[in-house]
Amino acid sequence: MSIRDLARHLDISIGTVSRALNGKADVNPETRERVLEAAKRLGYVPNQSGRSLRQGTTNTIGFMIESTIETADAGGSFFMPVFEGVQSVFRRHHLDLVALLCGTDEDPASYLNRVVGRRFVDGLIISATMRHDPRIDFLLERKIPFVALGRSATRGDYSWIDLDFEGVAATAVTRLAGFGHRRIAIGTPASDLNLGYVFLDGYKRALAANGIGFDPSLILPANGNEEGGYQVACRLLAQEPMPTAIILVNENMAVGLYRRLYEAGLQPGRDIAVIGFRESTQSRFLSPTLTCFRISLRDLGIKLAEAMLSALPAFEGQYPRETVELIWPMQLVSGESDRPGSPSGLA
Amino acid sequence: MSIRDLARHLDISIGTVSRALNGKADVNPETRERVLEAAKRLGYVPNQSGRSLRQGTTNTIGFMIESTIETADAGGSFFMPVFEGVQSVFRRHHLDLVALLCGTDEDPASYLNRVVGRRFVDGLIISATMRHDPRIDFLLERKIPFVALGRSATRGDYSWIDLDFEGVAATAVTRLAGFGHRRIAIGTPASDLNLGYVFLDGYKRALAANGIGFDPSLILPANGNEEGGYQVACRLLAQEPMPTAIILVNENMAVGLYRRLYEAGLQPGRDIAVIGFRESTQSRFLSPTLTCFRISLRDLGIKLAEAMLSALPAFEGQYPRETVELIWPMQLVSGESDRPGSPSGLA
DNA sequence: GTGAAAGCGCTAACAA
DNA sequence: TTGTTAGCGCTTTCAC
Repeated sequence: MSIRDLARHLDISIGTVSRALNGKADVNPETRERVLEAAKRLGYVPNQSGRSLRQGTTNTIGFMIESTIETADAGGSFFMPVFEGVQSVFRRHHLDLVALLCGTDEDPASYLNRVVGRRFVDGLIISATMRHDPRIDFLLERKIPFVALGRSATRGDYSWIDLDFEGVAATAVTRLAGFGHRRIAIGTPASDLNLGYVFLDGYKRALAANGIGFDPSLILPANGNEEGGYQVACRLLAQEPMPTAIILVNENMAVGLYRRLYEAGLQPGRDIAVIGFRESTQSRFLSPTLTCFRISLRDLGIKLAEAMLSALPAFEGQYPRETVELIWPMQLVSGESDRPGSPSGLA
Repeated sequence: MSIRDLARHLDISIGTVSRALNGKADVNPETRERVLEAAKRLGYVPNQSGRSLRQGTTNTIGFMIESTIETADAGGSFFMPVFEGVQSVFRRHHLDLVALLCGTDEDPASYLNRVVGRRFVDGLIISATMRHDPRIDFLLERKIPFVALGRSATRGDYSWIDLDFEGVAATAVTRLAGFGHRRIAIGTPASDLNLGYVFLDGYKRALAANGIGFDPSLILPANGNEEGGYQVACRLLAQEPMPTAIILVNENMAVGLYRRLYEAGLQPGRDIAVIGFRESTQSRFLSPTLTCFRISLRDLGIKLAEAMLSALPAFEGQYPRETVELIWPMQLVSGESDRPGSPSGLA
């Protein structure tokens, strides 16, 4: 069922059918009615390849996520709500969102090259930005509209939105210092992810602001998943003297950390102060409740979508060209894990 | 940079360039070499719309996931490893996988209609099958190659792969009955998801096989997330007498259930027997350890991909046409949560 | 307000 | 072995 079939069926030219379907002004209202009715009845949907070839746009935005060891199990729970937010904006503009899954065994840069070269999407959202990220250079050079979820040391005129890692670090360190802690460890990503550097910087500055010296041995790199959190706890327990507090920069670590602490007979809040990263469905059900940071991932997705639209030439009218550089605030959710109190449930 | 530009640059015809790039036999090795070299050097990648329009295929497979309340946070951790497996197979055949995200506010059927009508993908993998699933009828009618992740009461000649819910039910019930339990509750999905029906059937049969009467009040429907698990626990606690065992059919429920039990001063394994569903990174770190079922999601993805290839006419040579109807086994992982023993950590 | 026709980038059939 | 050309489905200009 092509536009030609539809035109033949209605006994009018395919040009008129096209104009009717695309809401052009110069078409008889009666004719338009007939066309729309027939299209609906016959289930006609325009072939995207045909449209794309002609118009040079696909009306599709790609959201590239890599399924690395970091994101394989865990990342999904982060991205899904973000997608949902992105999509709620795109739908209003008849844009479709597809998740582009770069597999573990494929080079992100060459994957990107293929996707872009094929003209598969009109724009891209990239995530898991690296400190030095060749994807950014590539996209800038090819003049592909894109937005980065995450900052990078790679400079240029592009929009990015990132979580407020330094704010989290500052708030957490200051809070713990206020409770009297001096040996505050951090669990950071083991990879070259830019967020690790940003978080570390914030941590160092916050230490200084609170008059606490920096001790490199308190930095505990690990994978950003439950297993990594477990390992962080192991390394904590091995230190002499043991740090009295730990801040995590990944939401999945807390579960593993808790587990290891329990195995050692230690309780968060009583024996060691724990501040987790993002509040998640998991963390909400930990005992004792986890002190962590709240963020609306859906709203983040909405902002990402708007930044994307501002980068798309086709939407210049509705979303004026603008470079967004936004640090997304996170809000402290006070729990029982970082100070003595009345932990629930567990004896 | 189109094929025309490339041809002009090399001063040969675009037909020859096309053949060289597509590995056709009838092209001078020397010419091919020149073409490939130039294409690489100039960063030429064929425009997918042009190819698709001409060939009628897109070399892209869509994996449709709905971001419902069930999957919003939780589903990601299930799907990511599956994607990874699917992709590992597709890559060998130069197929790309895209995740098609049907938003909460969009009707899955009309979303599907749009995707299919536009000829966006050559084939589809659908998930979260409903007991009566209009998507299946639609795809069968339009003769779109597809594979369903999940069974459905909707019949027809199509491939599906599903988890072994009845096997899980049988194993869990039999195991609990062996430990002496008679009042065994189940936490099932609140929606019309087909897996709920399959699981319930298996549960009933297993009860009968173990000489236990069926009591409808032991069926506790809830959302398949942590919150749902919490609610299941609340309803358990409210029953008089309280069931002595609970089987969950969703991996995310266990965390919330544990939480509520702790709040009530009850411990899995000691005060109530708990069998979770899928072993996950979360569940692995619960205390006491959760008795649950292991599955390789990556292998599941590989099988899905192979079933998809068997449904694609273009791959008839390598993957003969075949209808796969496969129930994927899950393997019991014995933990401390379903019987008295030596629970770790918690007093 | 409508029809005719060009052409987006590509592949495949055919001609040379 | 290579060049030429038709045409995939669509939108858009240009006549009418």
